[in-house]
Amino acid sequence: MNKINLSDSEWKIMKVLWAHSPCTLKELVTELEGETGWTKATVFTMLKRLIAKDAVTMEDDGTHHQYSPAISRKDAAITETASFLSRVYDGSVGLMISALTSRQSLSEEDIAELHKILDEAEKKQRG
Amino acid sequence: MNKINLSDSEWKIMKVLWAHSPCTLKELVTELEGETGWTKATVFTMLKRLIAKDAVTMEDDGTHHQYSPAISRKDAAITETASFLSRVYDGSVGLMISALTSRQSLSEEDIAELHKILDEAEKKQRG
DNA sequence: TTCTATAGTTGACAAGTGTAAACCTTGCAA
DNA sequence: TTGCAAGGTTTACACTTGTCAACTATAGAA
Repeated sequence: MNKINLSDSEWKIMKVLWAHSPCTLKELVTELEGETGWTKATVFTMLKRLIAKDAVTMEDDGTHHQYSPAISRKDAAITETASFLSRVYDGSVGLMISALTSRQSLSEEDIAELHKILDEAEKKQRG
Repeated sequence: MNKINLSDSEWKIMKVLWAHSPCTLKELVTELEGETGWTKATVFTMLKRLIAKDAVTMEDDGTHHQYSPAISRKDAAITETASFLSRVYDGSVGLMISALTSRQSLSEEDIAELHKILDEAEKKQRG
């Protein structure tokens, strides 16, 4: 359970990797081109930093290097969520949802979906 | 609707200010001493940066400067929440709650509370 | 009046983040 | 065989964030 912290840009790289890995530098660059416009140098720097953080692994199979995530998206998300909740809402999910609803940031569909998710969770927790 | 971004440490300062303002440098330092151990120089630097971001105002009433928040906690929280959700969960609250429940990060009480909050929101939304 | 404790301020530095120009390699087209 | 395009790497820089030692100003104690 290593608490790896990802920056904004690093999340973008990781998302690509989680969606499709292993991945070469080239593929990463192509994938991110539209959204970010990053050059290969930029992406490469990110990758180096992610490797240094143990968030990504690289295997050198001859000519082309292949990059893969070394942590699961869920783990990363949970870590990030915990730190976000404690920073902004003193750790309370309730406060966060209240803030969202009080700003009408949730549609009726969103609310229905959340109810369902919670019901599922309850069922699982009981059974 | 200015999208002001607060860092981790800046949130700590703002929280004190939101809880009790206006506030002098001295009061801030005293308040934060336990949690952070920051010296007055550190707190002062933060304040300067927060003023530069238009998140805090200072009034110079003679001898002692008084600091007050220039943005509401709710606004700041909403901004932060939006950027967090889009970074980590592609903007979906549902995904976030799913992640939490799938990790048993929510107790039965938490879940009950969330249901209640959502019900309230629905009621209000319907009129 | 002089000195000192207390409040306030400056300047600085190290680490982290975002970004890329320019350099190096090398397989392959000519 | 050679030169180059495509991929890979180095180096570097500017900005943000976290942190403070040390300096200045000042209101009262002596």
